[in-house]
Amino acid sequence: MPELPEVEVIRRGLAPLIRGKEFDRPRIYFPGVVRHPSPEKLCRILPGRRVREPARKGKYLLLHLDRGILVFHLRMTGRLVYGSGGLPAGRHLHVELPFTGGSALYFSDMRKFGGLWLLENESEYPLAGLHRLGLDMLEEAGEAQFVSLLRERPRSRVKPLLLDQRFVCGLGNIYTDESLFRAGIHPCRAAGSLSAAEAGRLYRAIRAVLEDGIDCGGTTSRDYRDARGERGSFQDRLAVYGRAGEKCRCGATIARTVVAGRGTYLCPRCQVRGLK
DNA sequence: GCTTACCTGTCG
DNA sequence: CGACAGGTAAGC
Repeated sequence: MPELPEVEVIRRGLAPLIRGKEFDRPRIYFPGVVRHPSPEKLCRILPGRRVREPARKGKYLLLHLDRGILVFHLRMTGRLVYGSGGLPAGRHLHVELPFTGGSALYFSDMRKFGGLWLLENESEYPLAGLHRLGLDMLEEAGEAQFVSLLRERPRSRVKPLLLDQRFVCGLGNIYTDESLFRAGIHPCRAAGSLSAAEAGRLYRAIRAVLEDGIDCGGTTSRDYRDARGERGSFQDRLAVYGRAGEKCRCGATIARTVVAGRGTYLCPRCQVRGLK
């Protein structure tokens, strides 16, 4: 999906477009993506509520309303696009959330993995799985905190750990591989085997990669679009992800393996597997 | 840990 | 046709 940078770009793009706007009655074309409350109840209780401010935690987008929180998760192929000139063409439009005045938010998702929730307050976070999230890698996790979290999971391999949203949140497959490459760390290293210097380097690499991703408007490998339907450009800056067979800067050939059940790209020379 | 499942599409 | 795709939950 959209990982942290893509969701953040959507959040930033959406904020000036929808702040203060009042929802009208939703139109639901595929009820399965409305996770809570029931689609019927959502249609009944959303109208009249106003957007206060869009926020983000990990890969979740949270629209804080004057009453309640409208939460989105885009998973792999979800899109959340704002439109004011009628319906943007697309075969996989599942929910249309009109504002009074004619503009609307359009939620579409080819693979139907994504979803949305209307929560009345933070006590309902568990309904959306929001209670399980670890510290957000951009907003919450500091370097010392991150390093000490790694120390609590010495036996875990570092890539699966970074992908675990309960450990820290926001990283997905692309930005994890890019971060590990920048830090020069093999994805299968045990967290406990990282030196203090390596752990600090990893933290700073993650932050830098996420910020670069945001600055580029996110990564559009295929489906991702921002709040206005535009593509990102970080795909042009990826050092290893999706580049198996190409040359690394060091001259070695970028490899693809499988770690944690995910396609994993790395430079076998820059990212040496640690002993043990 | 791993595999499978969810769903639709693209690529070789 | 099979392999794979930005994510995650569930079941060994």
